[in-house]
Amino acid sequence: MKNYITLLKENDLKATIQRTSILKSIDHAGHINVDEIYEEVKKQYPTLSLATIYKNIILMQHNGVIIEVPINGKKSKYELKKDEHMHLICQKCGEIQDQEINPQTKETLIIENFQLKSSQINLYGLCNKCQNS
Amino acid sequence: MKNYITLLKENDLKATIQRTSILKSIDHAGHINVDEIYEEVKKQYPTLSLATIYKNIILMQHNGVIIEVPINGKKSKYELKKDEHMHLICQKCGEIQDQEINPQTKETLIIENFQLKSSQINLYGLCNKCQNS
DNA sequence: ATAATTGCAAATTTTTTGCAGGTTC
DNA sequence: GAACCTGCAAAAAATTTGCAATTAT
Repeated sequence: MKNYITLLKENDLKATIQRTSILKSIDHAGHINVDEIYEEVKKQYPTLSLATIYKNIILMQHNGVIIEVPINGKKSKYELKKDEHMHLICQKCGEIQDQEINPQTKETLIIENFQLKSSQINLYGLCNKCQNS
Repeated sequence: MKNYITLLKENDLKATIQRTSILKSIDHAGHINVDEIYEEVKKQYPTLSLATIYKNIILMQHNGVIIEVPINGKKSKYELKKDEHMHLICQKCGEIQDQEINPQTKETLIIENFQLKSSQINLYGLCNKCQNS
């Protein structure tokens, strides 16, 4: 639990129990949307309100603690901020895997006349399991 | 206008005036969200309803006529389906540019144990104009 | 002629807001 | 103790639904 407190403080946010719980559920799930966070966190803190989640999702995104992962046709999911990576999204089971971005790939994404700040790469397809079933 | 009718029929959709108008506004804007489509199309067909746009956005996506472009922190935009490409999204002015995906980039995105169906690459940063102002 | 589509109004779902009371540093 | 957070309830925004009338093929 110490890590979440530190993480929040490092990013200029007060460490409330609600925030650490939200981070814990995001960390645990890997990628999770607002409703799912609500369901998770309510188990331990039944008084937590959805409004608090919305407010904090926005704040924590703003302060660089978490990152939005938009999913085609569904609600965005959120993940803890970590080293740059891309997502393999299974169109059958919905699983999202993190995958390192090849250094070669990065090089090829350098474009003239565009000052790149961050990249968002989602690959849609079939995960290993779903290919064989 | 002929093109939109053909485009719809080729994809097993009846060519209604509402649909061709929606496609026209998407085509004209390049990338546009639901509200913006509504504002645009209403100028010519004031009786068009938002519900019709929602219904058709889903259908046309499903039938491969248009594609969703999720934008961090904003409502998704839509574009006509065209050759695979990526998006350069300006964090200052909001402009979205299409950009060809380097063949090299594509190669580097081939991952073991994942059957790739489609890729979604968004690069966030500053466009040429906004760098110099 | 048939099946599909539209527009409306209402329902539902999702997200935001204001504020009194409570908490963190 | 000052500034910030939370939960609630209510408001606002976004999306979906059912159905009678209309339209495309």
